[in-house]
Amino acid sequence: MASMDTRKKLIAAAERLFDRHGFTATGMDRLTQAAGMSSRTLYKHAGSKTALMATVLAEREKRFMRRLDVSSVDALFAELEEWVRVEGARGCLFLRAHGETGGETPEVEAVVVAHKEAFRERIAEIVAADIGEDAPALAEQILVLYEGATAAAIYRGQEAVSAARAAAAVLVGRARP
Amino acid sequence: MASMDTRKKLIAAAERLFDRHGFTATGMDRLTQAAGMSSRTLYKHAGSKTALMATVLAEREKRFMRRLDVSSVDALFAELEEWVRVEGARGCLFLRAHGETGGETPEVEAVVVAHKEAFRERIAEIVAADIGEDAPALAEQILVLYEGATAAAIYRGQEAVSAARAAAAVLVGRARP
DNA sequence: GCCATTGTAAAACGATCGTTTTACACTTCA
DNA sequence: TGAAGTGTAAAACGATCGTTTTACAATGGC
Repeated sequence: MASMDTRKKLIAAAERLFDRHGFTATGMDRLTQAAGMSSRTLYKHAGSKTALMATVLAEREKRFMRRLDVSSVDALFAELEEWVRVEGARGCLFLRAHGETGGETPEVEAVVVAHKEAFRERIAEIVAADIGEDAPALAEQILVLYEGATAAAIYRGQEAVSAARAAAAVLVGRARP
Repeated sequence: MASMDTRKKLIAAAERLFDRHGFTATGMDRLTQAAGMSSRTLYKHAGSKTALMATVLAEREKRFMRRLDVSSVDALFAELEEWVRVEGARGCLFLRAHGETGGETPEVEAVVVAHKEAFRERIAEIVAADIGEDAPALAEQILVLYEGATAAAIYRGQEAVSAARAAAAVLVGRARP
């Protein structure tokens, strides 16, 4: 089925442009060109620009969450190092979408909120698996370190991730019975 | 001089709209209305939208840096708590500007880079003042915690700042001779 | 062999973008 | 008194926005 290739090409091109140049700054003509398809085909698959944004974020959520299938905090940050190495560091695309839309676009906002909630729960699970018990306060600290590494890596690169990883090791070590 | 009031009103209105709705999504007509002036006056003072963005960021940098006039890491996060309480949490406006423009607008990029470098140096000074010696690795961790608190507060609120503050206390305590 | 389906190329839609212009009113100080 | 400066209101600029339409070609399953 060629429509699956078309859809994949479209989402990949859209994610790349949204991530590298911003959502609002990326025009649909630029998108059709990058995706190698006519605007008619693009709109048949995407529906609208807003829907495309939501779809891109939903697909990214899957790809991101797949990376979070770990059972220790150190492995969590090792995965983030890998992510930054492979994809570069341009900040959390979900928070960027939230910021660009002012949180006023329901289709986008729903995906962002769902992602952040799933992300938070996954962090709590990883922390619990690592130290052998629930530790909500520690989980919140690890979440902050993760967000901080993601944001700071924009201008500090891998050094930010390494620092977060080292700090997390100290905090987890202290909490382990 | 009335032009100073006009300028202040313009920058205040622009900062508010850019922060709440995003830079690109904020149109100039919306700005003229919010600032209570004609587009002719606005352009006489601002020059262009890009220049206005750079000016807004430069003014925010001053206001932000004034808040960082502290000599302990705990006071640093206490100030951030106050900032979030007063101004709310919509993420770092500098990183958001960088993201929306893809880092491709030199006027904006210059202010962002200058701010982040000044911010990093100030953190290093505060950490050094706190523990009595230079500690670049610890400073990087505190910077990551600060960025993380700023980002996570968007969806976690003050809890993110409290967590960052607690984590920072542990890391600084460990480093203190 | 035919008719959905799925695609392309390109013009055109009205709306809105950032910006400039036109025309006019109010100060303020020489 | 009058010129310079600073402001407003509103129309208009060309460009670009997201989206739809028109006209037509290639494909593949019944």
